[in-house]
Amino acid sequence: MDNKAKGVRIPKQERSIEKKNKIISAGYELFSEVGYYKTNTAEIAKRAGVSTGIVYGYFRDKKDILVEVIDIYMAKVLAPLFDTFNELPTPLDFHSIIPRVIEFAVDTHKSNAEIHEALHSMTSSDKEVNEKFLSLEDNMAETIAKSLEKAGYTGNSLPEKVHIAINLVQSFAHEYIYDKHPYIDYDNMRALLIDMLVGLFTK
Amino acid sequence: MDNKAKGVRIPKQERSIEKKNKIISAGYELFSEVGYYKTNTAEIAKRAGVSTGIVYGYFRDKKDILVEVIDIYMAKVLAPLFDTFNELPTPLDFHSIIPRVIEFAVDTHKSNAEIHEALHSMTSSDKEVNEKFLSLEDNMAETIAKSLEKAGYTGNSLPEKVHIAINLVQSFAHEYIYDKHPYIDYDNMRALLIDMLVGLFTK
Amino acid sequence: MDNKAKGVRIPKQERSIEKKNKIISAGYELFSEVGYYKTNTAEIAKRAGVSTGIVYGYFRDKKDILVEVIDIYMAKVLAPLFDTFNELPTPLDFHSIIPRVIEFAVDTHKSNAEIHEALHSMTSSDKEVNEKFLSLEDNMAETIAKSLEKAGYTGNSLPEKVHIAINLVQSFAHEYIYDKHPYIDYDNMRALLIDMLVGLFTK
Amino acid sequence: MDNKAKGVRIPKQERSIEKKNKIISAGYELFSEVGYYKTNTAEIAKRAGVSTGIVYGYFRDKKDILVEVIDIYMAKVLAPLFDTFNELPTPLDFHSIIPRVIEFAVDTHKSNAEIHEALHSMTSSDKEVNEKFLSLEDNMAETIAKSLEKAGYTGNSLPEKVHIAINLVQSFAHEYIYDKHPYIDYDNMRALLIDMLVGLFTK
DNA sequence: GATGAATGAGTATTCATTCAT
DNA sequence: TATGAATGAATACTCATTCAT
Repeated sequence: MDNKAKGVRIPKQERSIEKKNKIISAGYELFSEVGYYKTNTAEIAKRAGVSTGIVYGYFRDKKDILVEVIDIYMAKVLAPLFDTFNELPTPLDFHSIIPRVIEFAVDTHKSNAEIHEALHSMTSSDKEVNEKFLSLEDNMAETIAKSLEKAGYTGNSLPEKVHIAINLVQSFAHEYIYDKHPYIDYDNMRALLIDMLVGLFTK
Repeated sequence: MDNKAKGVRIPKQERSIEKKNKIISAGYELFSEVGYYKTNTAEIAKRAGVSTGIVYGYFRDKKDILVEVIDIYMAKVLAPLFDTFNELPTPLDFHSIIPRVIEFAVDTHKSNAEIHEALHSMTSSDKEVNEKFLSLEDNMAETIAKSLEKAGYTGNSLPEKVHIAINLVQSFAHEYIYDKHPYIDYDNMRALLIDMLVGLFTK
Repeated sequence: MDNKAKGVRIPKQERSIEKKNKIISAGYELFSEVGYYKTNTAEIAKRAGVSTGIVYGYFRDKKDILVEVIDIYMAKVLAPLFDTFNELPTPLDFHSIIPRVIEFAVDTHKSNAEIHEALHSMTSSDKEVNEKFLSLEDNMAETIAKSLEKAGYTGNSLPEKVHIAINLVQSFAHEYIYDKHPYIDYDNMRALLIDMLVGLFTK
Repeated sequence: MDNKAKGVRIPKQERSIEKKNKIISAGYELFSEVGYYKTNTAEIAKRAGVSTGIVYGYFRDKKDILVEVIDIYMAKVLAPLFDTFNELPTPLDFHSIIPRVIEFAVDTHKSNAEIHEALHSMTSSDKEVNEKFLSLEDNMAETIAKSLEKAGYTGNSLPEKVHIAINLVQSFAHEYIYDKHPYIDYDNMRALLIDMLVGLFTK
């Protein structure tokens, strides 16, 4: 956190923290709704109910708001993931775990789809954003791998398997939420998915 | 093609078509390199070797260039896909098909990663772009499904399987190309992937 | 002239040159009237009768306008100086030359006092401006020294004498124009000045 | 002192006076270093070790700080001048006085060049500053003239001579300090200057 | 068709000044 | 008195789009 070095106010009092959070929320909403480039700082300030000037009291620049929005997003995604994987029942029963995880992924995706898309789209044009997303992936993968091990998983190639699983589940959640392919039977697809994942981890 | 209705010239003469293509190419390059929002039309014109004004002779607006760039991109991706799946050897041998397809996907991704990212990132903020990408997916899925059927595939849930397969292969290609997770052994991952896909289609 | 390198339009056509000159004139006037910092680019554009955008077609930034205004100013000051010193009558008669030069300096100062002050005031905060002013001084001193030598002046310490003379004459012109010290008899002051300068060059 | 009328506190207590002086000092330093326009009030407050708000407890506005900085500057310049001219030895010996005065002027300039430039540059854009500078000149001229008279100087045109002398000496000090003209021999220049001034006052 | 000069609305950011505490 | 968070008008600069030639 090198904001200090760049003269950005670090709010100590509650009032200030509240205000900073309002700005982040406003950014969160607007980036979700119309994207980063189509959101302007005046709009953020207005929706946050603050003046344009004070935005620069809390953030170095517009991108700095984005970065903090991503942090919030990451926390929102990771927290329930930690919860879900915190205490896996032993012995590991993938037949019961995997459907639950898929359900969880769909829920998470449902409530974060817009901001996810908006933020993820910055990945290609901004290094810092890209790195944050990478670390999110790493974080998720590591969390999952560790809890599986803790719960007694002994198979090999765990990191690779976890990555594949994450990709599969996320792709499914995405397709499921948007439901854009009328010829797809998503229940059927979910069943196939479960089979594959169970196979991946138990074979 | 509703360009006509909106007063955009439809170039008939070769010289004109050439010029239009130059603009699309310039857009293609620049969108790949720095993204849509950071590319300005003057730059596109300059790189295309035309005047800024004439750009609006061929395109309704900046986004219209993007749309045509996507068309080119889609053609570039679909053409080799058609080739690959055109004449599958019968009887179907997924053990030989799948590795080839993965190789093909990685190659395609390698040469199109940048533009893919740039274009895909527009998906969240633009309806038209989003639809194009959806139709690309549909197109790919349909092509693959049809050739499998033509080659005698009789399993059920084909559309779902194909979608899952596409997602998996693309995710792999993406991770493989960018190689951002040092703890991943990609050869290992590919082996797992092949197993899963073979299982998916033969089980 | 590295404008080219930085993408600033170099107007070739008369219409364009005219427009560029209008912008410079507007800058000249406004800088004279209210100073550089209190002049904004929109005002310059408005007074020049052009759009704000096109200003940046001809100038890299606001300071670039200032630089070109200084060039104009320098030309305005130097041209009549060259005329005055071009063909000094021989033998040198400082008794006739010096009063003429003082008269000339007062006239020049009269028509350029405002812009001179405005530009000179930038000297302390901007390196480029400072250098331009230095080169103006050098240019004036050299011009005068050379014409004196050409006209047969043989005294020593010519550069030093010329510098002293320039300072004295400019100080006088400045005080004379502004006439801020009521207890000063400027005619008397001029007479003293002439004596000193004649003494300086003939003693 | 019309500050009272405009609601600016007149600090009575020592603590307050100290604080006000700190602000002036900070302004002095910053105006010297980067100029008036490039200094912002937050910076002044920070360097003075006070809050931004209290600055407006002691000063009407930013310009008011400038005005008080000028007062300090004037005092700094005038005090040693008074000392120097306070008790001129009689009979007046310009051959000894003038070199001393030049030395004094150079020293003064050396330690005040930056702030002098910064403040003087405001002269053209601000009436109040301009008047302060004028009164400084008047004050200097009057001080010098009076002490010369007190020391028995009986020549005529004293105000004019003093003004010319001040201009000459200041111009020299300035050129000497900045040493920007490589072709100038400043010792030589000083010798010429001394001759001129001795001539001016003794002829 | 083609040029590139011109437009002007739009944007991020700064900063003198105010005000609640 | 004092704080420093808050204000919001002001400003330099950009860029998609238009238009005279």
